[in-house]
Amino acid sequence: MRRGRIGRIARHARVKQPQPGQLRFRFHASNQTGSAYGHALTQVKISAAEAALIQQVPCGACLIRHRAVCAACEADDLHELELAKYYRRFEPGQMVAHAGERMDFVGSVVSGVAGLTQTLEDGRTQMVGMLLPSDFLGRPGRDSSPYDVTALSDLLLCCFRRRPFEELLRSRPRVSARLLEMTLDDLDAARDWLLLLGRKSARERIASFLAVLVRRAAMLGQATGAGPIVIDLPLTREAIADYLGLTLETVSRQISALRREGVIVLEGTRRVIVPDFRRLVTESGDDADGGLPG
Amino acid sequence: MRRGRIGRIARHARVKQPQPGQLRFRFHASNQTGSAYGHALTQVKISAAEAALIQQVPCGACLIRHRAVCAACEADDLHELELAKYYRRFEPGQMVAHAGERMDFVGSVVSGVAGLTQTLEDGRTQMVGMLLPSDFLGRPGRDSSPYDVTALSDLLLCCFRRRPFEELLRSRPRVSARLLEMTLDDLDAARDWLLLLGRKSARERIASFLAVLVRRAAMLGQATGAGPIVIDLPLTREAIADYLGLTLETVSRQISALRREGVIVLEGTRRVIVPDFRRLVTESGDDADGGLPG
DNA sequence: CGGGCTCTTGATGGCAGTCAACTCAGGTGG
DNA sequence: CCACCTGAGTTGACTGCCATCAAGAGCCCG
Repeated sequence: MRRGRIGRIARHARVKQPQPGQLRFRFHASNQTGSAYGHALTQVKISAAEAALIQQVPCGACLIRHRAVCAACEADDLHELELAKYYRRFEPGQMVAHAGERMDFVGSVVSGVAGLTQTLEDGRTQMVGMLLPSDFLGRPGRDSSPYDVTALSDLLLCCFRRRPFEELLRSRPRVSARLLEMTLDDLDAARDWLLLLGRKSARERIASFLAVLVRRAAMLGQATGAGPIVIDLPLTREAIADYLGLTLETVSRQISALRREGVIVLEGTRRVIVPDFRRLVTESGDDADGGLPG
Repeated sequence: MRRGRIGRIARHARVKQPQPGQLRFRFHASNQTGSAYGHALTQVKISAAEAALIQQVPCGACLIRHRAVCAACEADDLHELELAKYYRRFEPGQMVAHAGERMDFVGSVVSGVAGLTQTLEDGRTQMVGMLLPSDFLGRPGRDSSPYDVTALSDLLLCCFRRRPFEELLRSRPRVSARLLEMTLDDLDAARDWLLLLGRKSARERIASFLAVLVRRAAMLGQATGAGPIVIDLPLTREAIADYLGLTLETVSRQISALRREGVIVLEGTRRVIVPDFRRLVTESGDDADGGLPG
């Protein structure tokens, strides 16, 4: 047995099922949009009245409109989507779906981060997917998720019931093609991750991870272009460790090492400043520039 | 730096481009299936005239007809496919495509094994995909492969030029849907592999790998059902190591260990007999039965 | 101030990587 | 026929990276 600890399962599990009523503050602190479904799920003492007020953004004004599956929809189709879609909101640590259990919806991440996780019997866990805004969640043609799906931060999903969505795929070839394209991209990303998990050192993994976050932030238009880049880690050290196939101690040590050597600057524990993106990429072990000129 | 050696690159590279005509004996030695494909495959030193003669099996009689992308084609469509398809054959170690270079065809593996490989600058390599019969190769909508594609054994591909195939996808929604389904399966498989590379011990990796081969052999109808299962490893120890994120020495040691303990029986160096599939699965660390009651 | 968490840092040990020698089989050429 | 070569695979000795165990720091919040 190797990597991934057993001793902390209890603690981990505790995180994943937060006490009701305990997290209210965090809602307010970091939540921008609301949703009726979020209410139904999270049940943290929001009144029905409050819940009803949660607005859905019109598709035309949606931040991920041009990156998600729905990017393939014509303006005409948007109206149809508008009627079918519904929002769901999750708190950090909350389960969106359990491995093997029924999951009869699909959706896109509007904001926040979700993680797909696999766990071995003895408790070793590996994150096998990190869904950022515009990423697609769920599998048409299958009624259960093979993975645990967890909200890693405050999470807002734009959902569709699975059956109608499958129908949409059949009737709109362009949506189907878009989903295929996105799935192929996911596959490429997963294969890059295989290289990371199979061959990279702890230090390289951390650097690669940060580089991925920087690139995604750039794609979503949160980038500064040139000069130092600032990103906020949406994950705890433990979640990062699960993603990178390391332990949280090793993650912490390597982040500290990168900080000591000036590759990154930390502001608090979650905010990372990258003075020189190229330097970071060098540390990641990849062959140089993967976009974002820095 | 960690795992994956640099010292043997030269040797590795040599293997990947074998001398023409050199491999004849091994072809004969390791080929059991007497199918038309097996035959066509084992040819070495074919003249141009011979090459032209390579017979194409009619789609209706194709062994992978019901598992590959083309499974979604109606009987009517087969005729059209028949006209567009062409076979390509590769020897073990031969490159099918180089990372980053132009690749203007897609195809299905008819027989043999192909590997997708990623390599870091310093020579560490990781196999990120193993294509067995009926698996799809290539990416519609992109004109180069991001990975090296190598024949790991004698390999027969059923190919289509990329443009016409993309047209086929547009005109036949069922084929498109089939490709989406296959891609989603690939993604799931890649995610299982992430768990393996991120969290499993060397021993568990070997056992998992063997279990995968057993299941695939069963799917392709080469399985015995109950009783001891016999599989022939289509990969060298080095290729297995590249796939499992280990070194070839570790692969060798763990295979020996499993043999010593009776989990497997070796016949020569490439043939593996599995007396008790359930035992193997236990060693793989996965939560029990993933099909094939054994 | 005390109780949880998250995160950091230190000490130690184990698994797999590294280096190296050897076996074995097939193929080649004298 | 035998010496020799080459490439695949096995095994042993040693090393090093990262997991493990442990303690403490920093922070939020009640």
